[in-house]
Parts: sequence; structure tokens; C-alpha cells
Amino acid sequence: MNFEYLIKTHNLKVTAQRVSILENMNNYGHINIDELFLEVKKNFNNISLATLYKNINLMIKNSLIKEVKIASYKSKYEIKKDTHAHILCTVCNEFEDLDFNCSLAVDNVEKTTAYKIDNSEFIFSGICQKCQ
Amino acid sequence: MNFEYLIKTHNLKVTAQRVSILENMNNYGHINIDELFLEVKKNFNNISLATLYKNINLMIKNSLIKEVKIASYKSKYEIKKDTHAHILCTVCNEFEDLDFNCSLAVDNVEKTTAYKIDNSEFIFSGICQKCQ
DNA sequence: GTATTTGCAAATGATTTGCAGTGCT
DNA sequence: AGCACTGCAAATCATTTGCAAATAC
Repeated sequence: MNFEYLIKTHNLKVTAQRVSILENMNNYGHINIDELFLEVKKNFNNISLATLYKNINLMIKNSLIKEVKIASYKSKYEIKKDTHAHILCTVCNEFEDLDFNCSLAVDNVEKTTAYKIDNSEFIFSGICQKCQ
Repeated sequence: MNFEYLIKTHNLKVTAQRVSILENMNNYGHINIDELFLEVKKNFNNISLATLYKNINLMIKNSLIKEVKIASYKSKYEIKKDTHAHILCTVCNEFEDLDFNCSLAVDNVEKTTAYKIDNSEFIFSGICQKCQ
């Protein structure tokens, strides 16, 4: 994935810190602020949480990344892609994307409510096969 | 709705503050901490945020209420009922329950992932008909 | 009567802001 | 030169904790 291009096309300036943030989000799939801080620190020893938060908020505003809020956990951040569902195992804390037809549900809701939907969240949580 | 009974059957002691918390959750449908604080203050002038948080956390632990986390907003709390979806208008901030067949989706996910699902969140957001 | 709850104040944790210095174009 | 970005320190906002007095059962 070309992160510099991704940043530019979302109307932001390319900085090494921003590239590192996106690289780590991409590697983890979903990453919370503390994990991100530890990872980015490996390349930028002096980076501050303030810089992370500023960049995350900017990237969210410019629709480059997305915050996923999860009850009882810290928010996770992911690079924005087509709407998809998430599934969480509350025992091992595995958190994954799920193959689930969201657009069908969205179409349905738009028809029945007359809302124009621009975002949707689907989070399933429970116990994965290994942990049962 | 009989709130005292509801509290007792969830193994908690009945206090006037707890009843008031549930009454307000029920009236609002979904309520955030600041709204709840203002409302409960009308009956209990000296109630503190600490008491609200303590009670909310206890009630969540005992499955009496549920926290709904929403990106860009403060969490809302609701009295627990059968799984249902939510819809948010990002213009007027209207937040409502949605008639949406969640159990069908849950069954499906359990089959395809072999997870045992015990909770799920469905939040649609966009612009309601009035605000379009 | 005992254990739990309440309300206050203080502590902790999370996020944001202001500002001086740096770097990019 | 000018503008945006970074990193630090401090400020703000959100939530939790400890404790003494009050209340539920």
C-alpha cells in the first residue's frame, strides 16, 4: 500500500510520522492509541501522544482512517475501507474483520427509514472457537 | 415499568437515586452522562457524578443497563432489552431504536465463524429525512 | 446490626491546547 | 518568507477511588 499517495489524496501533507502511523495501522489491522504509541516510538523516539492524537483527528476528519469504539475497550483505529463488520472475542481479545454483507443491510435501512446513511457499525462480540 | 422490581431482580439494593436513574433512562430512551446528571439533580440536588458512575458501572455489570458507544459522541446508556439496532442523524442528533432483524444476523455469524455471540452492536448513521 | 450506598474531595487517566522551534515548498 | 507540523508542558475533560456519614434490609 502506498501510504504517501494515500495521505496526499486526502489533502494532507506527507510527514514521516504520518506514514509510520498508517504503516502500523495497516500491519495491525486495528490498533489502539497505546499500541500505536509504542510502535511509532520505535522509529521516532521523541514522538508525543499529542502528535498522535492531532494526526489521528486530522486523518479522521479527512476520511482517511476510522475510529472503532468498542464497549469496555479502548478505541481502535483502522485505515478506512468499504463498510465491513467486526468481531471480538472477549476472552482472548482477538478483534477481526468479518465477511458480512453490510450494504444489503444499509440499503434496507435507507428504504425503511428514508435516512441517507453514510456510515454504519456492526460489532459482534462473544467467544471464539478456540476459547470456548 | 416497575423499576424497583427491575433493580431487585438484578441483585441490587433499591435506592431512590437508582430508581431515578432508570426512570430517566426510560424516559429518554437513551441518555448520556451529562443529561442524566442534570435530570437526576432535579430530584437529588446533591447527587454527584461519582454516584452516577458507580451506579452505572454496577448496573452494567449486573446486565440491567447497557452502554452504547458512538463515534464522535459521548456514550449513551439504555435499559437493557432484546438486541436492536440504532440509527443516528448527524445533523439533528436524533438517536433512535431501529426495527432491524438482528438475531438473523447473529445466527448467521455464529454459523460462519463458530463464535458464540453474546452481544452485538448495529449503529447506522447519516441524515434523516427532515434534515436532508 | 451489618453491609452497602452516598456525596465530597482528591487522584488518576485520556485528550486537547498553546507555544516555541523546525522543516518543507 | 510563510505555513503547517512536531514535541513539550500545561490545561482541560472524563472517570475512578478513598473515606466518613447515611441508608437499606
